Amino acid sequence: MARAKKIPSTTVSRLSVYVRALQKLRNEAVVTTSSEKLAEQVGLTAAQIRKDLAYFGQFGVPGRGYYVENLHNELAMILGINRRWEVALAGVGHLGYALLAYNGFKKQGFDVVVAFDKDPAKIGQTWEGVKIYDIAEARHVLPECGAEIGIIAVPAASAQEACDALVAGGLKSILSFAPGRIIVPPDVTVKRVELAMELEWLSYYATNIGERG
Amino acid sequence: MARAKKIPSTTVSRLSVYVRALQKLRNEAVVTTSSEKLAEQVGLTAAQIRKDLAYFGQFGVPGRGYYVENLHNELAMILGINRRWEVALAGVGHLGYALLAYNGFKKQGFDVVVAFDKDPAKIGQTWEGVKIYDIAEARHVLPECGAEIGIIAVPAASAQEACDALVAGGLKSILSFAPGRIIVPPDVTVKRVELAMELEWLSYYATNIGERG
DNA sequence: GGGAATATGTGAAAAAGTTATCAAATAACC
DNA sequence: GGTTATTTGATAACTTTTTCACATATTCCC
Repeated sequence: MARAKKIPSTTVSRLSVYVRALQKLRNEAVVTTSSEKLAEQVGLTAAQIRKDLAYFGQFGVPGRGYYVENLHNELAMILGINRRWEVALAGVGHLGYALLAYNGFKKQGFDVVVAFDKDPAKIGQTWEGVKIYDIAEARHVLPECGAEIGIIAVPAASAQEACDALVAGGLKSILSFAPGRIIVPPDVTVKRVELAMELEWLSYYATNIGERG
Repeated sequence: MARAKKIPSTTVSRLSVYVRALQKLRNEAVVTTSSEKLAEQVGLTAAQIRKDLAYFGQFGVPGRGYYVENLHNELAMILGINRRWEVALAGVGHLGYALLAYNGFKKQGFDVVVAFDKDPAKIGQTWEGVKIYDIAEARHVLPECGAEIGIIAVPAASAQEACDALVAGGLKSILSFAPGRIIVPPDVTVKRVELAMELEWLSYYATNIGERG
């Protein structure tokens, strides 16, 4: 992989959007598409799409466009989703359970294979086919189960502790639903999703009508 | 509100971060802080924070910094979160139920007051104190219950239908957890959170180690 | 009250990201 | 096989966002 330039994080996010759009086209047995049509489909500009793809190589055919299946495969490979990922879940409260049972993850190749919690009443149980361990055991359990991605769905107050446990177990990629900053070693990537924050964003635009471009 | 310039969406998102940080400081009875200290706390640069605040006015005291409580109140007012918001939820599956039971929303002043679903087995029931109506009834139910923000937690295939129903009920601000684009009238704001997409982002960085700035 | 220290707010510079433009490449058609 | 119509990929122009740097304002202390 001889890519030199660093890729904007916004481009990576849009890659997911393209993959989703291409999946849809493939299901509809569409063979080719174009940056113009894709742009229309996902609500971006054609130039944006071509620019994004250009970071990674040349996938199109001038005069013709892109072969749906080919481009889908290429992008899936770039994103690293042409495989199955095993996921560890920390926190089996309401949100954690919802994530455990969420079909959208499995459909995209992300499989929760192990869960952790602090609650003795939950430890040892099996939910949705996933066994729940004591979070304190993560450092021992994780290396044996192959999970590479962690999801933190514990209350903010326990988030750092949960994260430390996952990192101690060897995870380097973590998706956190807990509000607030989490400190991790430099080789660990944390992506945060703060649900209340998304609502606050809406609140802002609802309060200040018309401020949006 | 005599703001002329339009505010970057990234700035609005960071406002939420600042509010959260200030809440924490307030709980710790800290009276003043500075852009430098806040920056350290949230993991941004001091200049960034000052620039963000500058869009909205002058809140600091040169030589002293910011009064925690004052700045918190100002930002909460700007974000429109110095009040209670009533929220309508579409889709009471696993994810929907988790959101219904999620404390983080209520703590920040977002209260789910009504829910909708298509499943006859759920319609008419009351979960977590919230009554579930037929989504088809949204246009009649919503105007009576005062909800201003909608959350879509239905499968992708029903997302457009659910959104249409919420919009028909008068909602202008919608948070969608469904993958894919949703078409709405221009005066309706949709914020999307795609959980699988966040994992794909992690997958990318896990696959292409060291590509991150 | 005056002087030193501190931290803001802002304008200018730099960096990053997006959009527009166009030459080059390919396909479709006659 | 040559001509026309498409559509890419790349470069350039533009816009937005972030960082830098410093004059200005305020506090604190003597």
